[in-house]
Order: sequence, then C-alpha cells, then structure tokens
Amino acid sequence: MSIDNYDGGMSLRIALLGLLTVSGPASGYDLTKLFESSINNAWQARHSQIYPELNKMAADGLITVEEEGPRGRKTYAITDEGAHELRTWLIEKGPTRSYRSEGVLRAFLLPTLEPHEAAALLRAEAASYGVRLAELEAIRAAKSSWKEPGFGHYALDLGIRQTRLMQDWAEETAAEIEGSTRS
Amino acid sequence: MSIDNYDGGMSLRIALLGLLTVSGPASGYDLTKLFESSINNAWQARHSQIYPELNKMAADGLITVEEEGPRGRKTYAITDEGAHELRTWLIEKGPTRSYRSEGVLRAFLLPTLEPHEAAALLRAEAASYGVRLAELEAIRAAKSSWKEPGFGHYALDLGIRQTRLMQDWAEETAAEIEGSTRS
DNA sequence: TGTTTACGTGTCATTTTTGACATGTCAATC
DNA sequence: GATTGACATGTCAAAAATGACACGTAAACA
Repeated sequence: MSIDNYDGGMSLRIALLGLLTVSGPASGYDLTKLFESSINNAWQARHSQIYPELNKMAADGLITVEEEGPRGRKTYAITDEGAHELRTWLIEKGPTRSYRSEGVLRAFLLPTLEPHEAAALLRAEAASYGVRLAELEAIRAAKSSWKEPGFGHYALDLGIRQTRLMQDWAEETAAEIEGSTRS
Repeated sequence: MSIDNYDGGMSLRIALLGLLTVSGPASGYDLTKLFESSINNAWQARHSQIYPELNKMAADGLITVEEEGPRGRKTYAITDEGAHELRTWLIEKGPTRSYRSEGVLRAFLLPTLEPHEAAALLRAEAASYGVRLAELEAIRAAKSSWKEPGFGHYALDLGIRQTRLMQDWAEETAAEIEGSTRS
C-alpha cells in the first residue's frame, strides 16, 4: 500500500514527512504554518487538507502522536517507516515531475491580445515579480533557526532564480513586442 | 456566472478558449492533441476533463458546435462571448498565479538525504533536464504552421529558459554539495 | 478481406484541492 | 473582568484532475 505506487499524488504526504524530518516533531498547526513559510513557493496546502492527511499517515504508521498538549494539540513525530518512505520516494521516483504554472499559461495566451496590451501586461507582471523577488531575498537575508542548518536553502535559491527569470523574461518580452510593433 | 469570479480555477476553460482562438475551430480530439503538443509544458489536461468542459462551455455560450463531422466529431468555434471572456481574464485577473512544481518540492527535500546521495540525484536530474532542453530546442527549430505566426513562441521561449535554469541549478548545486563534503 | 491504427466521444470512481463552516482553548491586553 | 487574537482541530460540499473503462468509426496496410 505504501511502498509501491509512486506515480502521481503522494506529494502532500512526502512534503509533510520532509517537514517533520527537518523541523522535528510538530503539530498540524505548526506544519500548516511551516508549509506557508517554506514550501509554499512550490506547493500549497490548507489545514483542511493537512489535518486529515496527518490522521491517515498516523493510521499508516508513517508518523505517530508523540505528545498531546493543551488545546487538543497533537504533536507528531516521523517514524522509521515514515523516514524510509520519504527516502524511497526521493531516490526511486522516476523523472516525471508534475508541474503547473499559471504564469506560463498566461505567456502562452498573450499573443491573443493586441501587442500594446500584451506589452503592458508584461510590464505589470515584471513589476510584480520584482516585488516577490525582494521578499524572497529578504527571507534569505533573515535565514536562521532551522534544526538542520541551511535547510530550505537550496529550494530558496531555486525560488529566487525562478522569480528572477520570470522578471527578466517579462521585461525582455515586453521590450521585444514594443520593438517589433514600432517598426 | 461567467463575468465575475476569476479567483482560482478557470484555467482549463481559459486555456481551451486560447487554443480555439489561435488554431481556429477544432474538435475535442484536436484540442486534446493541441494541449499535449503546446501548452502541456505549463498545464495538463486529459480528454476526460476536456470533453465535459467543452460541453459546459457550449452550454454557457462561450463556444458553439460549428460543424458535426464523420465519427461523431464536433467542431467547436469560439463565440464573441468566449473571446470576451478570455480577454477579460487576461487583462483583469489579479497577480495571484497558481504554481506547483514537484521539482522545487524535491529541491526542498534534498537536504534530508546524505550529501553524496543528494548530489547524485541532482546530477541525474540535470541530465534529465538536458534531454528535455534538447527536445524543446528541437521544437523551436521546427516551429511553423500556426494560424497566428509566432504563436506559442513566447511560452516556448519561457519553457526553454526555465528548463535551462533547472539544469544549471541542479548542476551547480550538485557541485556545491560535493565541494562542501570533500573538506 | 482482415487487422491494426488513428480518429473520436464519452462516463465513472477515486483522489486531490479549495473555501467555507464549526468549535473551542489559552494568553495577553484593556 | 471582558475582549481580542493566536492557538488548535476538525468537517463538508464542491471543484479540479487522474486513470480506467467503454464504445464505435474511418482509413491504411498486409
């Protein structure tokens, strides 16, 4: 049930196992916040998806309720089986990477507009990526206090690169469109 | 029902309207193939999602069955209302761009492995992005025969940039990990 | 003529994701 | 002492997406 069948899905489960590995034991509430402040860049999940998943994972033996706290708080810890599951997924999963980007979809649809409209949209897009980029760089500057030092570093670096790429692309494409229009 | 509420969702509908705009009238079958060969880079949809959506869109007046052909084939054409919907979405939708990337998720989880394992994985990843990059560049070289010349050009360019970025990132990160391990 | 392949449309069960609703506790501030 | 806000967990309906099943037609080729 858990050892095979790694195609499609599983991502939420794996992400949670990863967070538990690096942050140590945590509650659903903690994990929801952690999700938002770290991995959110690449994957989103609300508490309404996280809580049921944690219960299923506990039922499957991948995590355990290590401690029950004040407000019905349940602190989960990863089990050996859970750690093994994460490891296996990382190492054995094939090269298919699910990917969805509304930004790229928009890029695709842009030529359905008038050139001047498309260019204006791209300028706005570039500005918005600029803001995002500043935020990410602020996070990088403030980085600290992870159980495993430097954790999230690689992903953050990748996120910054990707955001910068989008900004550059939007700017350059706007310029290209404006240039070919003016002729 | 159709003019407001552009938050979350809608993407499939918009993508189909875009494809109908640039390719001219097409059947569900055509659109499925078109999806795979163009926009697939940024968004995926199977025929089992596309066919029902086309029926709903026709019911909403965004597209019409322009012609019925041989094998029960239904050729759809975009209506003025549909064109307006696409345009409005592109211009008025806020800056929230849904984004999901299993590749970045993996990047995040990488530090849970031993350095040498992570590095090896990254090398494999880089190689796989190299293959993908070659494919995309072959497509760019072969580009032709769109109703609107240059259509898909911007998105393809963006796709190539992103793939190259992933390749570079994987390679550089592998080198970084190997470097800091050796000390 | 027979068989395979591409064409072509659909449904259905299941999983994943979203957004709203629901409920209650503990700590700090006023 | 009362109110507010962060803490904390859940459920549920609906939408989006996946993968399998199901059916049938036209054309190519052997």
